[in-house]
Amino acid sequence: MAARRDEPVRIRELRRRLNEANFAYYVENDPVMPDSEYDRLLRELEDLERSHPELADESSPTQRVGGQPIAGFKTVRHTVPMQSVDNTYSTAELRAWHQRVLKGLGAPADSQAGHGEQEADDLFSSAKKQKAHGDRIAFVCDPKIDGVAISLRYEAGRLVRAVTRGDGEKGDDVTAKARAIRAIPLSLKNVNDGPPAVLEMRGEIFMPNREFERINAAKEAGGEPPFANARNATAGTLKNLDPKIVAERRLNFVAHGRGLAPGLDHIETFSDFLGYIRELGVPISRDVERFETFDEVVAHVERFADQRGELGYGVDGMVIRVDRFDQQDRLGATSKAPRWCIAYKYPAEQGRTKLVKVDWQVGKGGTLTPRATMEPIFIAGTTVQHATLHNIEEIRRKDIRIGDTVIVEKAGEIIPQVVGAVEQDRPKNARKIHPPEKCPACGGPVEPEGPKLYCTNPECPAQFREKLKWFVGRDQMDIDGLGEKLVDQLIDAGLVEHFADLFTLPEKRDQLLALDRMGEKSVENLIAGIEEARSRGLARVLAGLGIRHLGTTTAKQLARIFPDIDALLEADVEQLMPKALGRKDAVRYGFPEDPKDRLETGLGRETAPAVHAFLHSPPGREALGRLKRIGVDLTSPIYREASTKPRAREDDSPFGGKTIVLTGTLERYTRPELTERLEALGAKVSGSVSKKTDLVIAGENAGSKLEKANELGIEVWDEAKLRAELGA
DNA sequence: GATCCTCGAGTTCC
DNA sequence: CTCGAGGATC
Repeated sequence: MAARRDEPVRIRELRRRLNEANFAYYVENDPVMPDSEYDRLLRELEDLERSHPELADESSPTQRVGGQPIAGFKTVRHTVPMQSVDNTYSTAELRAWHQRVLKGLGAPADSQAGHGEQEADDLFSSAKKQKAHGDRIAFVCDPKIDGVAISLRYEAGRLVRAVTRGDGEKGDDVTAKARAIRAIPLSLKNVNDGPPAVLEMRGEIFMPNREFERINAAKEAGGEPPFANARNATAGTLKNLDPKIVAERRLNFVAHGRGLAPGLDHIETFSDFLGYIRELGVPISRDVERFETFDEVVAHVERFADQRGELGYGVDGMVIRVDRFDQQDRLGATSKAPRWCIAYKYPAEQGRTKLVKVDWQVGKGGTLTPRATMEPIFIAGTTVQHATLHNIEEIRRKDIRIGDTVIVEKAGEIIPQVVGAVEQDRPKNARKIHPPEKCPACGGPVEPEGPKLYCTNPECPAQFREKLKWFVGRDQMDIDGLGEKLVDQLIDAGLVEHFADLFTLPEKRDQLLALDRMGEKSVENLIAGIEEARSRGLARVLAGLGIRHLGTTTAKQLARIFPDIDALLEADVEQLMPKALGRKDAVRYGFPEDPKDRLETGLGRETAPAVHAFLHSPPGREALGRLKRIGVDLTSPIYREASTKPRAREDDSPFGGKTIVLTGTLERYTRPELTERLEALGAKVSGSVSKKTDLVIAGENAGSKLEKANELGIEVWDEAKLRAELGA
């Protein structure tokens, strides 16, 4: 049949027309066919492809909803971390950022106090200054769409992977869902020499307002709870395991950033990059604009505030970037966000409601924080009932009283904040808020410290409850299957009185099964999670204990200096803070004179005493002792690795496996140098002398440690003996 | 002593 | 996510 021979041609034509329709709709914002027509063509293509399996192509428009729903999510590491962007909330802050950019690029500051006639014409003067410097700085403005950030990877022009931002390092693999979104091209268009071998881009998946309303209407009609806002609806849709549902809900996408993009060195600016990917058929925002001067940027940002309501999708700010990539590279990034990029956030939505009561919450460190309960109010997509009032000074400054009508807004569109009270509306019976005289949880003594209040009872049960929740948390021991609710249950059931008790739970299956909502499966998970947490290592345990000033990062630093908890316990305060020591003290403790040469890490003068005090306090000693006895790993893996390699030499080195303490001033070595060297020979260098010490190396002016070594009958070498043994 | 950066702490909702 | 304060740097 003649028609049959033409079918392959028709398939190619249909694919082309459908792709063009998507391009016209999403990239050019100029639809060429109605949805009904699109669906009709798509069905025709499906039929034809069924009878021609030999022409299958994973980039065909029919392959957007591929195969069966996948189970769960795979976590994937980003090839280039997805950093977040710093926020500003006023044009003054925006200009301050501009100044930092100018400074960072070595351009002259754009001072307000201009010179005579230049002052009259800002545009002229800044342009002239930049020109004079030969280093113009142009900016690109892009509306900040309120959606879900995503990273797309194309290989040889084909979409191979889509990953959510996640924590910036790792995200969820949502490739199947991204394929179901028509705005995301499955294959890039051919331009010039064809698409690059690898191209990664970042963008935003979002839901237009009309679609959001349509879905919510349908949900409500079906008796289901509606989504709170368009962003939640987007995130919820992407979490849905069935790509068909994703396809039904018309999500949209625009690209707004570059990921891994090798071989594109000829593209020197962000605006050119956007132009390039648009040619490849990738949608970008139609509101992207480039400006040569910062005054134009500010004017644009202000002007756009009025337009954002009419866009048909949620925009909560404007992202401003330095256009040239070489300038971006020169500016670099802080650990959190790039310095060449800033977001201006439009003012938060506000609302008024009545303050019903104020409770004082006990934090994990004993802080007492006033927490407001208000009559529920709907702001920026969610119903708000609670907000923190921070501390008593804040309450006085804003003069907030119970019964007041208060103004509430969401900081960064997320966390509710009480801005202030409406004084005219104050009822006669409004009551002042008083700080508690006793801890509301344990009745213990309350002490102020600065504007904050603390419950000083070390055994306050509420404090322990919070500490335990912290201990099991993700950045600490990361115990899978143990959330806040379960912590409450465990404490209420009397199953856990100390951190260490968690590790006895695997032996208490029956009692776990007796808990509310705990079945076989949950208990299995919990036990597996606990067993896994045993070997998290020193840093996470330290961070988990909830010691004041000691968080994740500082705990890691400590674990880098000390191989295990015993070494840490043996150190005195000064040894914890090599960098903060004065010259004299540094020399006394055997550190190099110049702080720069001292250990990279270490605590400061506030943190070191706090940590030291905790470690040697009765509760601290007890907690650590119990953890150790129950078999929790209190060593640092970095050290284990570092000291296993050179182990080969252990046997022929007099230092192998020995625990060595250095004291006094050595002539030929700095302490870190010697520590490193001895460790390389398989020794463990520890901070102070105990009966576990094998050898003490004493320099000039050795003090108490030498005395103690003599007391305990430990071998002591002087520097000459050390040099002889080291063969140097 | 001042300034900039980083880290810790507290916090809401679903 | 933001704030405040600790810590580093000049």
